[in-house]
Amino acid sequence: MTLKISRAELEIMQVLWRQDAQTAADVHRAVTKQKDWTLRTVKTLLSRLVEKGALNTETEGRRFRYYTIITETDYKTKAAGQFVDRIFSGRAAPLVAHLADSRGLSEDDIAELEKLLKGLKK
Amino acid sequence: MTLKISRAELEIMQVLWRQDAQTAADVHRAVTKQKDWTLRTVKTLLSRLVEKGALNTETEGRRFRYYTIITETDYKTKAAGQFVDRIFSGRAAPLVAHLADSRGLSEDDIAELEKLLKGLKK
DNA sequence: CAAGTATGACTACAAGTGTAGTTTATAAAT
DNA sequence: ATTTATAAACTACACTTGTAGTCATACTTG
Repeated sequence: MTLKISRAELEIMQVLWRQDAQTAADVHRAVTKQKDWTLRTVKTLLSRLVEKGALNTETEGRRFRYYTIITETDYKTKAAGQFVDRIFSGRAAPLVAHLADSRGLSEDDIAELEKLLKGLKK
Repeated sequence: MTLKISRAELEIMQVLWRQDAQTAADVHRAVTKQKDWTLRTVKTLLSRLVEKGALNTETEGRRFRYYTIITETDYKTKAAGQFVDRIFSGRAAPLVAHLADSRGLSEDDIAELEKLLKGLKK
């Protein structure tokens, strides 16, 4: 089941991962900080995500609250895997090397990566 | 200029990055190792890449040789940047962490990342 | 209660994508 | 020279995506 979430849809998911169980109007309010979408557009995206099985609805009066079905972690893990497979032959290091080269790594990133690597070497 | 290369098109680009200046038939031969596409499909993708400015043609008799315009490095750099921005708020470490968690990192990856980090800390 | 407003359902529509088929011109082969 | 194979050009077509609009209906407020 490779449920594909489009770029626009992902913006919506990110809002709901930050705070689950919002109404369409809530999501719209949150997302307009990033994207200049009408409520209509947001509703369309929400519906598509429900169709795709990424979201669930619960009726509250005559409106919906939207609940995430796929988790952020699951999504990110899958997306990261597919991306490195597609572009970097499944290798993490060249990906990081490109990032480091083109834009550098933050102090935080470096520290975090070091800790991570330390943890991996038994 | 954000020239978007689709998944299918990327397969074609990868063939030409490995070996530039091939004919449509060459590319088809190479790509069928991965994808079960007809020559027609490959030609369509090649034409679209030319339209998009990712490839150039040079006439050789009555056929074309295709040349890459955008380089593999440029493409990968941009793709990596966009991906981490879109999914990981621009941070490399969480991306690597997800990969490490879900599928582990190869010995090579670990070694390479360590070297890379060492190089980054002045 | 009538009028305005907010909601979900349904519809729209162009651009991009995956995956070819058809046509036309030409080179090769008999 | 006529047939045949091949290359590029043009056409096709359903599905996805971005970005809404319209409709029917129920809710709210004067």
